[in-house]
Amino acid sequence: MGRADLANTSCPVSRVIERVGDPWVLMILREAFLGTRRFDDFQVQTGVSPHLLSQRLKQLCEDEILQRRAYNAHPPRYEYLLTDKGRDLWPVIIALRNWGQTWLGGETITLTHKACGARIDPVMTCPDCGTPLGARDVQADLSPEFKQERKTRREGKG
Amino acid sequence: MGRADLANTSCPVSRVIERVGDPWVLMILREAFLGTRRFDDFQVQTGVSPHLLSQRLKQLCEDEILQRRAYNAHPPRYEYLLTDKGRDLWPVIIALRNWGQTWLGGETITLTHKACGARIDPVMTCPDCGTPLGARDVQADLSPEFKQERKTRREGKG
DNA sequence: AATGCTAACTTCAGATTTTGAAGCGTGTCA
DNA sequence: TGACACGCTTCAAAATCTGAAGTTAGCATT
Repeated sequence: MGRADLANTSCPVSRVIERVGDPWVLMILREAFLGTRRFDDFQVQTGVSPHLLSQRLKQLCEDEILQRRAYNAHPPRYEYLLTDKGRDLWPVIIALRNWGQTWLGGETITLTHKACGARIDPVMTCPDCGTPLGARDVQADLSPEFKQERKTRREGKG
Repeated sequence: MGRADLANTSCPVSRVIERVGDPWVLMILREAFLGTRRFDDFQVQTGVSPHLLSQRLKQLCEDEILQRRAYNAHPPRYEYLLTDKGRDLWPVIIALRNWGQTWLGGETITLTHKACGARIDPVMTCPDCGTPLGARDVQADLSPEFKQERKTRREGKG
């Protein structure tokens, strides 16, 4: 199948994975949320090679997750900023952080809710009733197309 | 630096990325949350090559995200189940789903909160005051070690 | 006017990883 | 005896990644 084909499935999760499901992309996003904007800073803080960084930043700009902007005309200098679309990936990074701190321990990133001042670990909740949510509290139903696609794959294998 | 070194940083996010920040691992997790348990089903539904699937499943078992269990002794047959640790990655997959449905459109996975019956899109909220949270509502503070590590990297580049 | 410096990349060869197809081992069922 | 299912393993070719070095554009210093 190949990784690129993930974009063409009926699954909303795989279509996202094709775009951001890459270790370096996730590292770049982490950095962006920590406030990093410049090529060399991304490079130093993530440890990615400049070649790959260049590719990934291009991709992310094409996907409108980051935006490349000149912050200086002479000499030409650019920075990479999160777009609204990119900023909306925050829950993904936070979910990773939460899991890391729960299950891997070690150093921490402390989060403070600016509005109420509390130190928090953000939680997935039901927007309707406000209850915290886990895998077992929610039922997932696939769209007919996605269901059909899965059935076809199952049958096509033999 | 290389991807394996992500495990040895002071950043809780990169340590997680080293373990689950891979497209195929994320696809395997998606499948696991959809109820898939068997090797061949993972293979067919994710499109990963059997070689890689085998590697990734091994990794995931070592990391105790999945558990390999015999469901039949003769002939020997195995299945892969989410552990508690693995099930706790649910918010990551849901965060990806949410973003996909908001920004990429297309087919959907409908989620229903079993307890209250509502169709929902789970939301990251403040456990203290119950407010929905976005990137700008929260301040992140790094542990002293992590800060120091970043400073060292910055200085070491020249 | 030559040298050095910074930032943002690009290039390239060697190493590593991934893909895709094929095959294997164990055991059941007809 | 033969066909089939499942859970993998093997291997070579293709693709990707790493790390070091180089490039470009312009400012600043000697």
